[in-house]
Amino acid sequence: MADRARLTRERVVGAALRIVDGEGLDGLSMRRVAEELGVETMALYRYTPSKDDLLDGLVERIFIELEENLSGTPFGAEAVAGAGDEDAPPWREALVAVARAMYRVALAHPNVAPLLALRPFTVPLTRRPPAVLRAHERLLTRLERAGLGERATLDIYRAVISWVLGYILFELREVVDNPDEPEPAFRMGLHRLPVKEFPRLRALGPGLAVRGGEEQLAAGVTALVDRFAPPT
Amino acid sequence: MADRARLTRERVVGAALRIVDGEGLDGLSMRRVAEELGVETMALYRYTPSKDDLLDGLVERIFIELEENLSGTPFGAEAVAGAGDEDAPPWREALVAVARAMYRVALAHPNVAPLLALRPFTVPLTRRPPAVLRAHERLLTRLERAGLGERATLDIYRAVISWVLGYILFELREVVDNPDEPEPAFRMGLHRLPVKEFPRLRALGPGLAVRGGEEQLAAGVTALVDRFAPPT
DNA sequence: GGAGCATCTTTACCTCGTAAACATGCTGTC
DNA sequence: GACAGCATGTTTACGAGGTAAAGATGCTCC
Repeated sequence: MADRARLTRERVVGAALRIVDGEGLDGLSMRRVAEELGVETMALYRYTPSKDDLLDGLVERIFIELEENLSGTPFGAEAVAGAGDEDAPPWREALVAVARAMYRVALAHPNVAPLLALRPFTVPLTRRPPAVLRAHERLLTRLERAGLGERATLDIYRAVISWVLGYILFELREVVDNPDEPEPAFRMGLHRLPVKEFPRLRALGPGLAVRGGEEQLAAGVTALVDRFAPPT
Repeated sequence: MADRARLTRERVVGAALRIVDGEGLDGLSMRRVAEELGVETMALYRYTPSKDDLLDGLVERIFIELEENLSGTPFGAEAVAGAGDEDAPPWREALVAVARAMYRVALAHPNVAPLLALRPFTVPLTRRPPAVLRAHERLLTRLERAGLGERATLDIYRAVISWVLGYILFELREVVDNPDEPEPAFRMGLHRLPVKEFPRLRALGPGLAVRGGEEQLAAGVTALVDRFAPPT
């Protein structure tokens, strides 16, 4: 990991991301990041004012990956940036596409996902990383372009973000109790649940461990949008 | 805070909850809890094996409050526990009622809410606190009682939990940048956003800080349920 | 060639979680 | 009533982690 190349914020965040991806959030410490870069701990502080800031750097990375995933598609930022083209894709499709992309990016970095939920508790909206703000701005722009009123815009904005976030968190929740066990039910530790008290949990068993996947996510987005969009 | 009464797990968790409610999650340390109870730090370890366990204790408290909120109403556990009564309330109403109750309880302890999202990443499903498992069991029971197939049961289970969780997190995200500022826009720090880059965020401004409230939460639940329930 | 700055290192402090050994007083037994 | 044994809380101590402050080192530009 020692690299004679100069330190940069990118490299620091990159090292942090590698560590979190590989060892989980608990494995992330300033000392560990420094080691990964072959540098003394305090050197990092020239590129990030604090560990909290570094965490935001991780979140930003996720959103940058999101942008990369969408750019080039008809749902990328350009489609928004370009003046009010009439040939912009239908906004519902765009919302679904963004939700799907977010899902993929988050599942690609499952250990970072908790931060998507956590950081907003600490960091006020207007202080969130630029890439995050850009995502919000794009979403709002699309809704406004669609001719939705302010009320509907805010409702759908809230609904879509809530749904995507909650869905991702739910998909990533831990269900494996004993990783060495091949039998799904034992693997989940279902035998630990008293049958008397938890018959359904046991009956549904491994079905609880199955992911919903992108399709269900998409279905939810459209259901919510249809509910909160005005009944044109 | 020194209290000559004997220590118990309830008292330890209770003290932790007071601290988190009052000072935030960051204010919670084993030493601080001990101080709150007028006791030495290590005394706590006779009642909780670790701080992580204590965090789960906080989550459990939330779910116990949830149960208290619902008990007595037609949506409480009894309605589920009683054998297949035909007079059980319509299951959709029950889901909405549970969602609303969860919302109220979570907003009553905003500082604990992050744990609702976080703990499941660490604690495997079958090791979650009993009150949490009971909530899952009740939900699954209701869906099964409604005659939904396994597939629909799992889909709705996932959808409702995801939505409620995501919605709560979204409602509780920080939007205040400068608490001392009375003017809403400045209070949010909107002036910090470049107009060129973030016109919508600025235009919608304080509308972004407005809560969706219980009604929107309920609307989302029904929208999702209708979408994922079979088209009877 | 030397002043001055950017970059990284050294030291050190404080907070935390928690292991291990210890003190203390109550319980129940004979 | 004395004492063994245990439950309850305390003392001490270690190691990990975030980060402040001052120091070393070498490159840039006059």
